[in-house]
Amino acid sequence: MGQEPMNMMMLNSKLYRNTQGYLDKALKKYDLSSGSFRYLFIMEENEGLSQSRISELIGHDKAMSARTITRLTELGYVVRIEDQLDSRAYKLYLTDKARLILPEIREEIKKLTGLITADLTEEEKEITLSSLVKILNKARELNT
Amino acid sequence: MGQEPMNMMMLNSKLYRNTQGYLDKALKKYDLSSGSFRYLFIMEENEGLSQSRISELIGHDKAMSARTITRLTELGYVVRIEDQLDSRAYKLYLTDKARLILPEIREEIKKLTGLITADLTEEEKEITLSSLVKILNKARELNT
DNA sequence: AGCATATAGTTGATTAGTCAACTTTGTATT
DNA sequence: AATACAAAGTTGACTAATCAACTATATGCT
Repeated sequence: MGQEPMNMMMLNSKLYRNTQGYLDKALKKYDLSSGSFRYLFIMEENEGLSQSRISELIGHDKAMSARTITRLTELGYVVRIEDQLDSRAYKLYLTDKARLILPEIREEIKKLTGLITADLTEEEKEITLSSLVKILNKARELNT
Repeated sequence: MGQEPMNMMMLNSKLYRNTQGYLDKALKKYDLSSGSFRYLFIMEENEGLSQSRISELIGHDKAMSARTITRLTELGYVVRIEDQLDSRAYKLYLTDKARLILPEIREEIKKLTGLITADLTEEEKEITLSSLVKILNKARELNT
């Protein structure tokens, strides 16, 4: 097997696509995807978020969030309630159907994270995680 | 600014999209993108590769490679020569136009890599890089 | 009050990428 | 030599994501 010289960004893009594909398969039985499940996690911890706020938190643009949330409501995982104080906005809430499956999904994520980091020591995991946070902060600066 | 708890995969996906967007802008003046420039790098070091071989090396499926390479030939960066020994296959070669811009592109990549890793020590960079390689190898196993 | 500007959300166009079906050609087996 | 199977490349359908344009409502300023 040949190799191209690896730098941080090539690694990142390969890793992204590999894990995304796996997650999509694992979440298919809930009709969720690697992109959509995180909305549920965030709504679980924050009742009544608006779409624009959740877009910020997830790091998607508002168009993506609108489409994802529409899909999640169609699937019965999320309800949109009109905001009494701002008639442009929705407040987002999880349904019981969503709360029921969230623990299973969390397990799937934990399982995948465990699988791909199996060859790392605890120290390597910590350093990698904190380095990625630093890198991400720099990367975000680029796009502003 | 609120934060969701970060795990490896969420970081990775955010990082992927942030760096991709930046690179796309940086490479736009060559009509290249974050996905296509790597084909040029690989062809530079490997004369006469087939599309299926380059797909393996890059980690894209052959459909993606076919489309990308078609575009690169339209742009005049790559030529497809029919393989004398296997009439199904092409052999791929860089043009002079491509060789001319490759050093500049390499600089762009180096610049971006430098920017996003600016807050890391040398040790952190090394550990992060080698950990990501380990993670990627595990992730690849998942999809086979 | 009236106007300008900002914000919430939606929609359409475009891009990167994957998967599956297909055509053509090569390889292996009998 | 015939048949079967594998491999190279293309095409079409689909998903995730972004950007830009738009509508409707809020907010701030004079």
